[in-house]
Amino acid sequence: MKTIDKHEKIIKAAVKVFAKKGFFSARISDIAKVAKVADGTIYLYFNNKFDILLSVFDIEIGRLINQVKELIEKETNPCRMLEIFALKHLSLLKENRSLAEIIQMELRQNNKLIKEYRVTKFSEYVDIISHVIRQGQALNLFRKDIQPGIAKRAFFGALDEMARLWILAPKPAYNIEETAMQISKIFLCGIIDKGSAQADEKRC
Amino acid sequence: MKTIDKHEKIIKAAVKVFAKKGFFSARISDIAKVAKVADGTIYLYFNNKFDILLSVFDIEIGRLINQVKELIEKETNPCRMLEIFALKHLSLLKENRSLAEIIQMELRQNNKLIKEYRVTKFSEYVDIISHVIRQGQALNLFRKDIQPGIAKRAFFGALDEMARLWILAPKPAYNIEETAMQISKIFLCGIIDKGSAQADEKRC
Amino acid sequence: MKTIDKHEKIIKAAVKVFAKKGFFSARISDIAKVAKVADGTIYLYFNNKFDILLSVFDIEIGRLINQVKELIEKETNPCRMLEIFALKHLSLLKENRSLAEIIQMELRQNNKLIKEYRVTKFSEYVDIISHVIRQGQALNLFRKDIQPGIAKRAFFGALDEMARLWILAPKPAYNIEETAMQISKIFLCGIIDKGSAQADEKRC
Amino acid sequence: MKTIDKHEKIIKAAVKVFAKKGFFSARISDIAKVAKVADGTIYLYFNNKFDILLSVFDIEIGRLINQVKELIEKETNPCRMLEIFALKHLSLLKENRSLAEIIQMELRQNNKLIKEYRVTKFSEYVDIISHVIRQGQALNLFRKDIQPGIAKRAFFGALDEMARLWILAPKPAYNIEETAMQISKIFLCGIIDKGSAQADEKRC
DNA sequence: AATGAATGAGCATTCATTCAT
DNA sequence: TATGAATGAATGCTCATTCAT
Repeated sequence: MKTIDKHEKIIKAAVKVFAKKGFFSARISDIAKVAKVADGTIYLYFNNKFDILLSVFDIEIGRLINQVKELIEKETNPCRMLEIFALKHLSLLKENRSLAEIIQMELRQNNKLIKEYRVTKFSEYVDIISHVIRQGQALNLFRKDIQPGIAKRAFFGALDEMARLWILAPKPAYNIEETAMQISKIFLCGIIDKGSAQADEKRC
Repeated sequence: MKTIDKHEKIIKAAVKVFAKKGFFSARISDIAKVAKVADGTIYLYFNNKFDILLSVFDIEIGRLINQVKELIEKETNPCRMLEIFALKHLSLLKENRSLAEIIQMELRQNNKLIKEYRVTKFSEYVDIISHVIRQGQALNLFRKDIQPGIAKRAFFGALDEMARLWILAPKPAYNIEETAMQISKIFLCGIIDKGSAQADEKRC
Repeated sequence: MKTIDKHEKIIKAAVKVFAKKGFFSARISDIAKVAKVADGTIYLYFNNKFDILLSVFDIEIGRLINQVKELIEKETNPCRMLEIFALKHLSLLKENRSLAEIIQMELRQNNKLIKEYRVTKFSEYVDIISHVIRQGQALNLFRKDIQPGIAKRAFFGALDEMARLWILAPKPAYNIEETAMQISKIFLCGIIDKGSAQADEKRC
Repeated sequence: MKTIDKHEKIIKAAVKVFAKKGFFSARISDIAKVAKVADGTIYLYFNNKFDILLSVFDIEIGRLINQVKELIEKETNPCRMLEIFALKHLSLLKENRSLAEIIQMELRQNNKLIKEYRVTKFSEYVDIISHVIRQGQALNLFRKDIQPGIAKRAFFGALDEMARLWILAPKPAYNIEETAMQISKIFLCGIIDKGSAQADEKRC
């Protein structure tokens, strides 16, 4: 119990501190202080500072993946699945602002390990989207000329950019449901007004 | 001339070094070496390390903004404008991989100054998109229920995520034109197959 | 019995670890691991790390002293006594390479306690030599102009330097008996060739 | 001039600090303080702490070697050469007590680099002795059954042990000239009283 | 303006020692 | 007695910044 306790406490503290200061500016003693643990204790559970960051991903992003996956698996309609992904991704990050900040910041560090790690672990999450898109195409719901590999990134990138906005501006101008719906709509239906004569005329 | 020369040389060197190592891991002496300048000389042109980073944005992103703006202003059709934005954004970052890496990495640093700066400077670039969207809506080309503030982020985020892919995987699976077109298409038309009976049936 | 057992086990382990890594580089946990004992247990038997080192000397060097003394006491001829000392010193250290390394390394630490300790304990061993020399002088076997205090150090130093050689070069170029005899001979007879006309001529 | 100055100052300071505290207990900041230099400055001249120690050997022992060699080369009689070696070795270490302490202490560290270094550099010094012995043997001055490799160690070890005594007991009981002569005599003539009937009788 | 040697604050990590169990 | 998790003081080294030249 104790071991799990300390490990967890340190992870939680690291999430907070990394979010607040960023990986490079965070000091081990900051994490230790927040975790109410001695500096040296951290090294009983982690090999080094970077190892803490990787563990944060393992644990916290793993948790994110599981929650989103679980919800999506209950659904059969690919359109709904994407809507749920958008809504859940945004709301979970909203609830866990620290994690959102870490994903924003640290996932982009130009670090070999992060790069490799990201390929391995984080892509599992984003690949949920491309699986859904392929299902939609198989059901003749989605256009076949859309490449799932590009579309998944477009969808995830759109959501990610919104998350970034929230980090920059703590008081969001848009609520989660609306944002998730707008992005899903843009993605699913596009922004062209098909009922409009002008659009047709201009061959948009 | 010489002063301008040095300032420019240092900026160029900083772009390379920041891109290769990231801001925190980059050393002033690295930049000085690449710029073929003494360490101390850098402090004749910049206040501190972070000031170099801000200047990189000022100069290099300013250049990016100008190039994209110029092309878009020649166009009147909002649909084409977005296509051009996508194509140009991706191809310019492709040509200037170092800048692309810096945007990816450093723009997400959880740093007060960067945050403030980003609001001020970088948003000017992204706002090109929302202006275009508003133009499209005014022309009855784009649906009025799309919020330009969300849509601009969705569009930029989609492009940005593709740029990120290229940084992580130097050998891209997708070419620029195709990627730009796919993203524009998704954004403009959505991914639902409107001609399909299934899509209609499932009220997707 | 058990307590003695543990104490002994720790000492034995410490000899190995100190020999392998040196006092400063040896970790308490290394010793604990080799002794198959918990780290904390060591502190039930020793006050601190340095105390272990002193105990190693007490026990292991004490053992060395006893063995050499015992053999020498059986002998009456001072010349033979020195030969035996040389042979036994070298062969015992050869058998116990770890102890040899510790004597080499740790006995020279510039540490007040070691210094004091050395005077107290180790000199008892070296004094065997001066006692023998005085016996030889009393029996008119050895020259009276030789100062026992210097001679004992010369003899011990010579042996010690050979031991050092073995530690540095695990595969010795010289065997023990030969080495012991050579050193005894040099010490007892010198290296000048008294039968040679040249030596006489040069008043060497 | 400045560079040489600082390098020299740091070496000198390191000799003092290493002598006083020993390598492991010496702190870089101690050396910096004694050298009247900032901590970081040390790293402009040395790669790391151990590199300082090696440099101390290079410079200071190199100096010792040169001085002893120079004197010996003026001499042709191998007996005198050994006497001079003994006298000079002891008196130079006497003058430079810090260096003497470092040789005593650090030369015996069980450290791979030191071991290798010692073979390379320090043996050059000790080999002076074996060269002299071979010369003596070639001139029929010294007995041919003495192995120079063992004899050199015996001679050096004897001197070294005396140096050690001085380090342990700052107030020496024996003066340098007397000590050097005694060791040379023991080495050259042995301690057996050849004029004595007893010695002959006991086949010593 | 330009240099680059010098500075010294700052921090990750180690490990002897303690103490609750 | 015995354990080993927890502690936290201690330190080698880095590197942004300064400043005498």
